[in-house]
Amino acid sequence: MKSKAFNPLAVNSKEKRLKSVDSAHPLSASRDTREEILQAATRVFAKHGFEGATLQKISKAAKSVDRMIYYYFKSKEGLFIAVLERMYVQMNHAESLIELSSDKPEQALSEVIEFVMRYYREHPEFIALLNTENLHQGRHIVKSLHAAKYSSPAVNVIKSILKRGQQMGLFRSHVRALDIYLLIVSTNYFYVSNRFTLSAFLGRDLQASKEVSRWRKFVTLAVLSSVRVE
Amino acid sequence: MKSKAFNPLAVNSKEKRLKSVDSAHPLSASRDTREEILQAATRVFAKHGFEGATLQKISKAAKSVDRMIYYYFKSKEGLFIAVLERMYVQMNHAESLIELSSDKPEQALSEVIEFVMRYYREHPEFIALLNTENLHQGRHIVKSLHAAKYSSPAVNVIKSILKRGQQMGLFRSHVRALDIYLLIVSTNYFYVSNRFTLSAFLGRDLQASKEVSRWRKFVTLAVLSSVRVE
Amino acid sequence: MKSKAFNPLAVNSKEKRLKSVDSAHPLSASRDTREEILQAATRVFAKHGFEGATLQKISKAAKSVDRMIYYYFKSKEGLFIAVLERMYVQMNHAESLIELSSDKPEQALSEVIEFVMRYYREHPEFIALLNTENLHQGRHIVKSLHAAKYSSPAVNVIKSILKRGQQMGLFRSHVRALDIYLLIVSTNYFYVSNRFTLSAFLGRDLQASKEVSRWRKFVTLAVLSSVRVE
Amino acid sequence: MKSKAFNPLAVNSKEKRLKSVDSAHPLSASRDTREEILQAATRVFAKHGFEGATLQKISKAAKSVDRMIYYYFKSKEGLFIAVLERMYVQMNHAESLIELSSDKPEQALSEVIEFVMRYYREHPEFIALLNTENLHQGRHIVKSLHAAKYSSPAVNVIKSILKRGQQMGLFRSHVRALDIYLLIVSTNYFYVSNRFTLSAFLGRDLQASKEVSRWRKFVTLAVLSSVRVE
DNA sequence: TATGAATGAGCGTTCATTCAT
DNA sequence: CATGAATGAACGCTCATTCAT
Repeated sequence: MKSKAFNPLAVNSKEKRLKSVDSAHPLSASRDTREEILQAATRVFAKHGFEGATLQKISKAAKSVDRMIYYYFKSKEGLFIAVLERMYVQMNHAESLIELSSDKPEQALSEVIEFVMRYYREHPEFIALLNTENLHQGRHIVKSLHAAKYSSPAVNVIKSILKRGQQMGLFRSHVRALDIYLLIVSTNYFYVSNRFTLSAFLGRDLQASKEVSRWRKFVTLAVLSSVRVE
Repeated sequence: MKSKAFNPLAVNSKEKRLKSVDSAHPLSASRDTREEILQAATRVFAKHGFEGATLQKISKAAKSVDRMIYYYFKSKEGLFIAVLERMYVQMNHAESLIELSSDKPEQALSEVIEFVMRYYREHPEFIALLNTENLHQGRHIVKSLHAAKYSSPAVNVIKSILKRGQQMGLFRSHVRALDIYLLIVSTNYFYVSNRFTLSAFLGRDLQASKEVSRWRKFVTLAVLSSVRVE
Repeated sequence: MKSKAFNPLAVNSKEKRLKSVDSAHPLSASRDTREEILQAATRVFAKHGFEGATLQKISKAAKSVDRMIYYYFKSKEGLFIAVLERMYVQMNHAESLIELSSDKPEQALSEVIEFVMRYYREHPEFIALLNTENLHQGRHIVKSLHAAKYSSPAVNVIKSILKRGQQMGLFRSHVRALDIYLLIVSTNYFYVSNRFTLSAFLGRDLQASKEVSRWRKFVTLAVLSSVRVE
Repeated sequence: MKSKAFNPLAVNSKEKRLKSVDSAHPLSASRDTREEILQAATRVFAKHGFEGATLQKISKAAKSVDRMIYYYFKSKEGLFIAVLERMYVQMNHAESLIELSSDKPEQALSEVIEFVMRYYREHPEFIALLNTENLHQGRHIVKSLHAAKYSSPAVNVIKSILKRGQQMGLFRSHVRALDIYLLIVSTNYFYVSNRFTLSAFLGRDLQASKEVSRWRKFVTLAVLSSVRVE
């Protein structure tokens, strides 16, 4: 896996001045406003949920005004859908950049786990938005015309790792890539998503790097135990 | 493991017990009103989140009026905290009722897994409320005076299972009960919590009993693989 | 007909101070606010139509705030319906006070005509509100629970006049009271309702008392011609 | 009475005629756009009144965009004025086409009545627009540069009928054509304008052809009674 | 000529909350 | 103990209109 500093959300801060150069180009002014609203909305929806986020907070964070949101996104819901779409695109893009130690299946799985955990920890807004969408029973994403595109590349990555491991006699046959994917995702997602209530009840800070590292190792153990030949 | 005298609602103080005497009487509306508000609020907060839930919706669902919420719970936040407390009490109560095949550690673990999955599936509002609380960074539950009480009984259940398994030479030493607990919880929590988006992207209904059963078996495999001696 | 200074709308100006005496009585404070909103709404809806009237204009005119309208009337439409109902009640009340020269049918008809014209001229808001309601295809008044009560007393007044005139051999038989009522109403309603466009196109001020008097005489002629035996 | 060269749309200026040449050409969109906006606006203003009509509704109905309205009519008010002008032009044009049984004054009057009722019933938007304009106290039409042109041809038609009737000894002298015109117009206008509230309160459908026919006959009776020598 | 972008002001409505009795 | 009345602030959204090219 190559870290190659991919951070799909680290777009919003310093490039502003560069953008104003771009905005001499036709369409750029509008695109800038649109993109800035989208980024602000991502943050605000992630922080406050759909109903807790107000158009005022978003437009203020985007240094724009409420009405521009309607101009570009028709409604609050339209904006939220656009945010979700953008979020998936970025997630999939990130997944597509995973580079693996191709000849060592166990290490490759470990790298996938590390990628997932790192991505969730670096993009807690991804988690928050997904939770919000599930609170709403997934009713927004089904309105997206592009939902079909969002099938995770990671599942295929895992599938090929498993195949290689099986060829090498390391992994059991009859292990479904989807199960392994869900195992990796659920353990890491939950760890980030529920960090506040978990920390409160367990009385320890699960976000401390030591704890994170422990959890990653345990998840790696669990995953590898699940795939290894007995 | 068995139920001791348990009243999931006798949380707040001593006047409560007096009230519960009254509430046997058909005309004792006050206690009933409070409880009905609490139940309605659980449903509404779970369905709409904290900001999406309105006092109007809640009081209507409770067949009461907004003003009564203030009478019993001081504020919307006070009500939400009471809902959270009640939710934890009920969850812990349920965990305390787990009955295990005490002499077969592997089967016991499997029963814990089954209990957790069943509980989450039967109480999706538990999941929704926890997600809402995490969205708010756990800021409500820390205001609860009773949070300390909520350490999960299940961790101890698992601890004793592991100990027994180690004594029997079935399980590895150096396995932490908390890790196993989190593994069980995260896999099942995620499966229920993200059921809408998962179903949308995977293109299949993960709530179909066949799929649920598959996932339970896989989780059992993963858990047991993680604890077994190699 | 007795003029006896009946003016159902002349309620709002000077009695205010008297009301504040009444408002020591429970319910009065609320009733005052409600009534004042109703009066203000009558004026504003009449002046601007349904959509042209804004809740701000109304609440300001009532020296109250927008939200009180929702407290008492649920919605803008609810307020409009209440205004319509009040308007009909007042109209019917006024009609019920018509006193006629009972033994002179021709004069009685003439008095009805005079009453109608006077009422419309003194209550142009009656006309404006009816026009607004017809613009909306009568969709508000059908929501009124009291619509049935609003059958005009004037039709019965005319019916008895016609009967008397027929008994006296002055009027033709086979004249329907409803037709005469509509003849009287339409001629006077139109004259007031369309006063602005009529005056513009005819190039004369139809509201000048001389013109009004002319029209009343002509209408009287037309009505009497229509009922007299040939 | 017959149609002279008449172009109800050639109202504004001389460029128009040039345009109308263009508009024979299938690609000449501009003229068509203007006309389509005008027709859409007529419908929308008639249905919703001035404030209830929005530029959005109009431009959508005209399959154009808001901006085009400003291009052709400067403002919402400008558009409304244009609609009113067009409406009057069409009404006058229709009146100018009335053909009468010139030698039978009574029948001629009856034909005028029939024309008026038919026109109102076939053009309820004429009524709605006039009511809207009167709600606004005629303030738009006075801004029209062409208002002067709109004196109704029908008055003159009636004037000549009355003269003929008097010559024939059928009609009284001292009957003003304007009064008869207003009698005809008011009775029919009111009948259409207030059809919704009337039907609601009288509990019968005044637009049923039987009821319409009855009213036309009664109006005819009233008009003829008013002009006949005793 | 024609159009995408932008805008200030205001819309009807609802929010959680408190007053006053 | 309970409730009608009231409230300031904000909500998502739409209005007619203008800018800039």
